[in-house]
Amino acid sequence: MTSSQPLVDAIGDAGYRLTGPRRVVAELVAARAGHFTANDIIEAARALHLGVGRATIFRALDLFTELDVLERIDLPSGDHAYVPCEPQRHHHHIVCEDCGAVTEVEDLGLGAAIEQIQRRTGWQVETHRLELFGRCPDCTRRRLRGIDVTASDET
Amino acid sequence: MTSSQPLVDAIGDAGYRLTGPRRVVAELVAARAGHFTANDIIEAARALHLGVGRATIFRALDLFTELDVLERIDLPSGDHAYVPCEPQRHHHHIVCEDCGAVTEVEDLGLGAAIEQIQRRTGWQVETHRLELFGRCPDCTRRRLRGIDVTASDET
DNA sequence: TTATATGCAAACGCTTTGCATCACG
DNA sequence: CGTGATGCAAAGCGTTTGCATATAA
Repeated sequence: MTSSQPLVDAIGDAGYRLTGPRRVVAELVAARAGHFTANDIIEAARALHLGVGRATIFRALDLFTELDVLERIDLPSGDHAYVPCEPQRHHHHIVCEDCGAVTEVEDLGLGAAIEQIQRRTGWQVETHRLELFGRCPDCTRRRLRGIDVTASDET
Repeated sequence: MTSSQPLVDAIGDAGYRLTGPRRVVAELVAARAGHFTANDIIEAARALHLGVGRATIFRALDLFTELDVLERIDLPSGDHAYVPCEPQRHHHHIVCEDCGAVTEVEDLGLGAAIEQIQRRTGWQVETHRLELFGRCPDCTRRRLRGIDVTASDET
């Protein structure tokens, strides 16, 4: 995601008001490369003196999530984060632990695995949540070359 | 889980002190049928006038989690909960949305799916988190018989 | 014009921490 | 005994809410 257009469009398409603050949040979200927390956006807004309040940012993020252009995920740390994503089809995310980049992956056999789980356990699976954490191709390469930006994920 | 023994044992085996408050938390956890929140335990402790402080309960739950006899999961709502679980082998949980029961499932082909994801995307997957939500056999049966405890998941 | 959205600040719920005291081993 | 564990209360976060005001449609 590079443009805030999809986010802005989603608001209009759903019949919500296209307000200044919402455009601002859409911009800030679009400017992110990968996942981000609500606080990232709040700080960015404050640093740029955009005059958008915390509450409004939370409300906008909620709205985007409801419109399926954003998804709320749980990091291994237990923290909540958001990732931009295409609406429509079912998918999951891989989050890069080095640079924070995110990519979407489709089902890839998970459906079959769940079928099997149901058959073997007698449980009915309604929803599932799969989150993958690892390294994007760039960061993998960087590691292999021994350049190693950061050992893990501290600032 | 019906006995607090495994929890208590885990403490001793790991060389931590087997204190009164920790035994209490172990009891309260063992008394739970499925998942529970830290708050559930805190309230239970208070209701029974067991004189165990909040902080101690959080510390005990952390300890159990560290010892792999408890696992912290994220509910679809985004809330944090704990589920009792066997240590050792890698596994996932299915949480019953009706009664809160939990069962463990082994890998079941997920490994292969991840292999494939890596091959197709070029990303390196380090860890993953899969949480399944649905209905246990009992609650499934109950629904089929039309007794229908709750229509969906409202109170 | 009028319902919707905003900003602020206060309230909230969950979790952690500082610190003096307590008790397991 | 001595160190690790506890309880309390206060602090810390992230997030939500009430309400008067501003604004998109």
